[in-house]
Amino acid sequence: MRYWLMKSEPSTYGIDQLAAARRKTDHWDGIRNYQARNFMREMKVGDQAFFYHSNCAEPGVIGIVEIAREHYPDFTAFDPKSSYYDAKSSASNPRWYMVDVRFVRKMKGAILLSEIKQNPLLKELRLVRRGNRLSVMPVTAKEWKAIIRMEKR
DNA sequence: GCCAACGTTGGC
DNA sequence: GCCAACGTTGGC
Repeated sequence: MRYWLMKSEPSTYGIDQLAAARRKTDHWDGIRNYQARNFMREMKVGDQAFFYHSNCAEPGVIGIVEIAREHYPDFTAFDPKSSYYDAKSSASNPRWYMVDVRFVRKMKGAILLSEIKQNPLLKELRLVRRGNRLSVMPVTAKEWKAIIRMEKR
């Protein structure tokens, strides 16, 4: 079982939308970065991931999700009307993939990026490494525990 | 809204 | 294969 961190802009898709989805499960579409895509292809059912709110007033880890379905073609790439459309991706030769995630729980309070940056145990977390804009990234078991321990009581 | 740090594209 | 131009991400 592996751990991950997945970013989403709450104005586009926040954790409450996932919690309200049918079976609390939804597909994670729109990944258009090869490194992020490759990480998604490594995900297995049952892996856990932090749901991270990015590009907002208080960026941070807002909850936990689990992988409910392993990677399959991102169909939004086939839809010319989608903002995620990519003419170079086709059903017969897909370039982009998505996974399904299931809502597990929200944190008692967001674990803010500003707090994560101050934790010496999280110095190596890709999220806080210089210039890292990956929207899907692996998290080690130690980092996972360190973030969980920062949860408010 | 600004802008640094990237990733991608395309001419050559 | 190089690299300038451009687009995007995302914190602030």
